[in-house]
Amino acid sequence: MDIFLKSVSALNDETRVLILRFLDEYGESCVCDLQISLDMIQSRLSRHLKILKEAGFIRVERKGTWAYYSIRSPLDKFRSEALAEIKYLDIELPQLKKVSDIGECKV
Amino acid sequence: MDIFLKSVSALNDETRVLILRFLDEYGESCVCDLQISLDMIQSRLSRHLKILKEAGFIRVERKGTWAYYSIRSPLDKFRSEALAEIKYLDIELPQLKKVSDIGECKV
DNA sequence: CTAATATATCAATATATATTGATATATTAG
DNA sequence: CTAATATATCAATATATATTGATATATTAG
Repeated sequence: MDIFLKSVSALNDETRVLILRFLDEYGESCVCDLQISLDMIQSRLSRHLKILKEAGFIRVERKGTWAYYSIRSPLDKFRSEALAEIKYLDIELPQLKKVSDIGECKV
Repeated sequence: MDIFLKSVSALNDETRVLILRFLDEYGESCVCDLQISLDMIQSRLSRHLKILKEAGFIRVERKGTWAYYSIRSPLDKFRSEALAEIKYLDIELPQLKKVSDIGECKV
């Protein structure tokens, strides 16, 4: 599959759109914070993060046990336009809950 | 479904990407020409055209029995960026075959 | 009006994708 | 090293979408 169709198919899911919006709003987040904030079970979240990463929307940086995801920068025109569209959407954006702050996750 | 997800899901199909590329390259075309040129059975083509229309990518103008489809203009930034990406794709674009010219179709 | 042609829609089926729960892997603390 | 935690992957199943062939609708020619 070419990268364009890969990007499009990555965008074609409400869950992934929500993840992008969340990362765009709150910036770099570790998986366990995303899990809590977005109320997703770990395997589901992990799968969507992988799809978004492979489509070039996000990047991951490992710090010890934790994986921190964030919007890749810079984005090409198509992807940044997509992100701009997502900002306009009337999405119910959950609050950021930081369990990583207190140094534990236990999910 | 909101219009953004609708646009994205419309783009998320190789057949529809091909149709967009074709219309972008050759301009307004009637359904029977698309059928011949793209080698698609009528119901399949019709369904994809409808999806692209409802997603805001193309418009249709009826002239007698025939329906002429073309890229909608102007397109917003996201859609025109998508179209630009599609131009870069290494798609095998079929030749334009005009059966409508000789005033018949018989498909 | 009827016949012919162009296009749209429907219903059944095939195919692709998402979700879940279970398991595997990686890192850190001790 | 082992135990605990974080994250990734797998396999089964559920859900969404695409394709096909059949049928419905619309327009034109006569």
